[in-house]
Amino acid sequence: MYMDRHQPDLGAAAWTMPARCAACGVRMASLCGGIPARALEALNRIGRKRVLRRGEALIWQGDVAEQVGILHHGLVKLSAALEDGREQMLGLAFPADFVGGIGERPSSYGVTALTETELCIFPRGALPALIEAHPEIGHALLMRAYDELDQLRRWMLLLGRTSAEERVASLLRQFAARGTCPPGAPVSLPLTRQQMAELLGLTIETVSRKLTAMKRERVIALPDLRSFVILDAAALAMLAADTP
Amino acid sequence: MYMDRHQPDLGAAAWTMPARCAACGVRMASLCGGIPARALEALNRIGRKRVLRRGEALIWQGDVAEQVGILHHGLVKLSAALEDGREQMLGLAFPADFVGGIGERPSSYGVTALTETELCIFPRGALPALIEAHPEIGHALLMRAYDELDQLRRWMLLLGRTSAEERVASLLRQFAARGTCPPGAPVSLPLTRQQMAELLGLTIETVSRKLTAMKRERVIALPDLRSFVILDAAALAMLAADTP
DNA sequence: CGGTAGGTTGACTAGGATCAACTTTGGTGG
DNA sequence: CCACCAAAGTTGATCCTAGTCAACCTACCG
Repeated sequence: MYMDRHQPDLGAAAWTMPARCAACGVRMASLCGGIPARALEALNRIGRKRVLRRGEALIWQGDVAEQVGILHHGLVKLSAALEDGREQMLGLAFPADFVGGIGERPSSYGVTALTETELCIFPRGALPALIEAHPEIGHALLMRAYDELDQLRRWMLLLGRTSAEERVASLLRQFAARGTCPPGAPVSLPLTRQQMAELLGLTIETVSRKLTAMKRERVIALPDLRSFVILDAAALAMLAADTP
Repeated sequence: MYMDRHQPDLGAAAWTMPARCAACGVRMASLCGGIPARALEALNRIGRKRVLRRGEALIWQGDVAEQVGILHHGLVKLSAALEDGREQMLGLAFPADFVGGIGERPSSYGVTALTETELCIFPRGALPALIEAHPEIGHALLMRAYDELDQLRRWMLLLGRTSAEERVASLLRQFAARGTCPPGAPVSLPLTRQQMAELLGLTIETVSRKLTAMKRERVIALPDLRSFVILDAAALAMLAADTP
């Protein structure tokens, strides 16, 4: 998938894009897309590829993360748990997303692969110097951090003030909006019922019941466990109470 | 409170700290504390003081914010509402906190003063150039953004997975931790019951009932409506289920 | 004094959790 | 190919927490 990072750059000039970055499918959508070649090269120098198996963690809640990463393939969850085991998913990271923080504090959440996942990882400790040398990287991180704040705030409104039905409808709409698919086509649902429940602050039974109810009302169809079809987009939007 | 910004700087040398910044009570705790004098001066040049009356908004949900600010005195809330009026507070900003984003997107939340509030405001549009000229400002914003992400994630766990009692106990503990007060002393409670409910994703009645229950159990005392005393810190910690 | 905003308390309700049984799906090895 | 098994999902009955609705209290202000 990647070319060997030790392969000599064609031409070795200061501004040549690293070969594996040139081959990277998510480069333009990620952090790496908005930075000049110099900065990209610096990033490439300290980054390496890593594969996480399903269920494997990149960052543990309570530990000081030593790695940050940019997702290539797969899906990871950010989640926090209470000591008695109750767990709340805090968000998902999709390809091109950046995961991890900069500070030295123990992470208040864990990062775990939900599917086989491939990412570019970087040692967290190298970031401050990197940002100082290449302010564009800092700027790109800042923009992403504000985007993430925005998403989290929207999700808090959902968790604090909406009904189970609104939450489920809202989640389906978000998945539908993410994959740019023709209306009426099946949308892939990369989460199990349990994972949807964790994300929505509900139980698995409630998620299942609400999905069944929407199916019964002909708002959606459930061709199999890992996809759904929107039959009545207007009704779904109504159920979601305008939480996009 | 501030000196007139048009007053000539004593000496006008490039590195003199602006007079009103020297007099600023929250400078060291805020964004402005971690940046070199050059950057501080640049900030000072575009900033001005603003007072918000109780209930007055700095940023409206749905509008593109034209101002960002650093709090001096007072208390503001960040909150988002659904179209039917349900409202969820997303956080509070205390003196020294930075409010506002950088992007041009319409704000997904509003910023409103809960008390008479004084802040330094800056035109949002000036930030990108400012950050480019003074990367330290960008870095300081980045650190603050990650701190805020952390806070929000902790709050999401609260909203998604904890009981009303745990939420109320957790809030009281946070207020107690904020003001460095001797144990046993009354802690100021700057929110009305309604505002606590908005913040905790509960109703005013539930908040009132839980407070009364804790008072009945001699965990706290409620000398008046705007303060409380922790009588049994261990019991309160227990009730908060280790959500600090 | 009366009015109002904020707060408390009680009775009742409903939405979602819990507990339990059962079904479907998908993978593995004989 | 099928039998078997574990994991995931569904459905039903019941319970309980927090929401709703309503009455009432209290402090403060003109």
